[in-house]
Amino acid sequence: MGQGDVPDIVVGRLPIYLRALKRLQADGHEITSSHELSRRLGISSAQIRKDLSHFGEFGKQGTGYHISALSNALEGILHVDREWHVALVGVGDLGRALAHYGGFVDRGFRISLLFDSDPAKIGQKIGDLTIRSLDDLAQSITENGIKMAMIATPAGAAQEVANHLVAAGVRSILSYAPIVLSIPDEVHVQYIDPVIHLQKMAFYLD
Amino acid sequence: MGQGDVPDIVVGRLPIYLRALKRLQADGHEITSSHELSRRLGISSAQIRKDLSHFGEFGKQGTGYHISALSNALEGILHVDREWHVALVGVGDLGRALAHYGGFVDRGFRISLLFDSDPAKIGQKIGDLTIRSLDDLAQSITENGIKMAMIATPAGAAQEVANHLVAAGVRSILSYAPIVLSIPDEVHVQYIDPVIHLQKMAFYLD
DNA sequence: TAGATTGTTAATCGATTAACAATC
DNA sequence: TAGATTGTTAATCGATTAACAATC
Repeated sequence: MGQGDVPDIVVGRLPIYLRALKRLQADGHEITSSHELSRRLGISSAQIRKDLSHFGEFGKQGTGYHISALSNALEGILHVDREWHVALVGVGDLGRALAHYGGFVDRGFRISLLFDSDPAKIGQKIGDLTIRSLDDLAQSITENGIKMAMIATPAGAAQEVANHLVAAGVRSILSYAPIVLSIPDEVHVQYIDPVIHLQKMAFYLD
Repeated sequence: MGQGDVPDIVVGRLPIYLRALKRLQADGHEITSSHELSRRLGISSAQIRKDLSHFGEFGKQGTGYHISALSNALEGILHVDREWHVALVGVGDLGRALAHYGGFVDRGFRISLLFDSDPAKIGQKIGDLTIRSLDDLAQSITENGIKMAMIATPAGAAQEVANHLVAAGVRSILSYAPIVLSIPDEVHVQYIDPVIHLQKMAFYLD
């Protein structure tokens, strides 16, 4: 039930389960089963049950799972039953798209700080938020107690930005820069690079 | 050396190796080793050697790997020693960012068709490309022999778009919509949903 | 030669699946 | 009750790692 004994790969599937449950709920379902989830997600029902069993017993024999109860439980386990404030560094095309994206808030996250190195952008507003200088990064992040950040800078700037983020107390980084970052072990990093996905699929083509 | 006998998880690491090699090359290196790659990528040297051994022998005992030779070999294995034309469906903020992104071309991909359902957008240009109606999707994709597509539509439209893409002959889809798509087994799908990554990392926070 | 590193084998480790008693 | 589905165990499957002979 703790964190240390749950395999990372299991943790990685929990958000997938949560997303599916939210969707079922939005579609008006109240009850589901490991078999129904299996069909929808392409993950075996045994695996779904085993994954959940790391955290407790959420179902009822013969019936399945009450969607809202399981959904709430997963939100608690994932710590997304609150709102995490997230800093976004790099307000180019991608950063702008992320800043405008409406899909963060109802899933536990809110972008609340924007940074860019371009003097022409500093001071500009996107929605409620003003783009700040990288010089203010450490102070703003510390003051706001921010623990999560997204990097949407060019690859060449990403490592230095990551260093500053970590120094300022950020403990989780989602990076869109196509490089592997050097980061202390206790800081979590995840990467999004669409080309990696395209190249993987190209292997199977032709 | 074929495709059927190589584990999917191994294929998934090849683009990571390729990206690291390109970077080493850009930094002026000519030779590397499984140990150096291991240090940079956080993947064990034994695993790197084992992964590569599925496809041939690329190194030299005592020396390591000639970067450009291994890089070329991986490009061939991944089929990115050519340019894949990719269709992009959904030209909102994210689609626009993808259309402007310069990082596709030198890694084997070119967005060459844009589609959107919004009549106000149809006919607009982004760079060289004109945004087309979804009504033209089947014909354009078939005519251009396009095999890969990216979906950057709202979640509600993604499944129907995917159906049309598959019907038109697309065999690999990279979807940014936060839903699992129902797709025939022979079509490859990959997903990018930043919230999934953030939620996974939130588990370890607090 | 001495040192380094590969490719590969065998051992270990961990994840997935099948099966089923419990029970709603 | 009969049917369905859970949670869990044990078996299977697959991936990672350690170790080393080969050799540059």
